[in-house]
Amino acid sequence: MTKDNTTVYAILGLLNHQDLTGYDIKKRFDVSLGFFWNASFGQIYPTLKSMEEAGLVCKTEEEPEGRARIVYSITEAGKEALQKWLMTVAEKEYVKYEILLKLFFGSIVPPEQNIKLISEFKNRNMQILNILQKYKEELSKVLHSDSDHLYYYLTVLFGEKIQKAYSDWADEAIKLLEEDEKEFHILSE
Amino acid sequence: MTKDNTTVYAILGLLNHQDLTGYDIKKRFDVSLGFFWNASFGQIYPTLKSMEEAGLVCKTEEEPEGRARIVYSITEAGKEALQKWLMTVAEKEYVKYEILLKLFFGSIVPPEQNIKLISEFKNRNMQILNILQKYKEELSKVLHSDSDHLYYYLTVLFGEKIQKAYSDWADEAIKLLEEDEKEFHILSE
DNA sequence: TTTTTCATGTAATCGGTTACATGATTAT
DNA sequence: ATAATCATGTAACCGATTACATGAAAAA
Repeated sequence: MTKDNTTVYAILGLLNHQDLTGYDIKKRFDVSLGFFWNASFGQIYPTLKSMEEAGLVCKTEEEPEGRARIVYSITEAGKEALQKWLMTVAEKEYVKYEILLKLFFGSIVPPEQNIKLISEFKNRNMQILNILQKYKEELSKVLHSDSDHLYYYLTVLFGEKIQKAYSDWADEAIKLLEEDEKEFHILSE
Repeated sequence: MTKDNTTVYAILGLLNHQDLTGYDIKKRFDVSLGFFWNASFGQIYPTLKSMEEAGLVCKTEEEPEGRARIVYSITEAGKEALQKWLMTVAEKEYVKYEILLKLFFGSIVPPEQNIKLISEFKNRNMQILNILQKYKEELSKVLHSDSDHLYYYLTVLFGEKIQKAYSDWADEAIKLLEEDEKEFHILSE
């Protein structure tokens, strides 16, 4: 079991709150951690298996009259591992922006293409900003009802700031490209 | 040869400008594309090999009296592939923020630890902001001397906006955590 | 003379996605 | 009746990193 697989700690963090099935965990990744972390079923199930082997979690197979499911719980060793991880500095953020790669080489395609690229980027991200702002509003109402809420709020605040920066940039970038296009037209008249 | 490996297009974009060795390409990734894309030697050399097999690039082995090196050039097929890729919409940006993962679970460690986490994040990113702002200044001086410069400028502008958003967030987050800490002290008196 | 930079490559491994297989339960 | 959701898992593959091996040339 690799000690430095961050997804292990993400799962531990979720299980520290409550017992969950692999399917539940996937859902949490999608809806709560989605904008800064994610994981697929093909990663979650094998990881849970190796975490169990390492003694970080234990499983309870529920087989009632209804649907069979495997519920995972965090162990004492798991709690210790999580705590220890939380006390270390965070790894450098990992980002890959295909849009910037395309823009970096943008001079060889028509400026309208690059404007289109940025517009699509903006539209997509404005939708995310909308969702984040709704989350933020809801959270600010219950900020003191639970010690976790402030921390959830901080992550949502981060998302909001970033999405706003995306939007600002997109507007400015499009403006600069449009100005450049105009100059080109004047020169070629 | 996989068609959708984005790193292939990153390399094509660089070679479209000028012939380069694998070593040169690595350097470009590190210094010019570093804050939005990257690649390791272990990825670049095998990729170049498969790109050559696919006819996207061709190599010239230079073996003068000096140091032996393999220089790669883009082919017509490579130029077409690059152009085609540039005309399609960009993939969603891929991000992984370990710091947000840690903060999301932050309620189980002392608030000072989370403040430390955010401070380290801010310091690290302020240095990057500094470098980006120097790039930006240099670029703005030569914005119209080359059709590429505006596009380079746009990517640097993006970096600047994001780094500023990081910094803003860090300040606000630390403030909120410090306020929360104070409230806790009042309650526990 | 010693260190850094230039230069190419491979092997092992990791972290992760996609597609597939299977099937029960619940909502429409 | 049908679609969506719940639920678990595997196999193939991909994109990428790390560590290793090797060695010449240039700069300190």
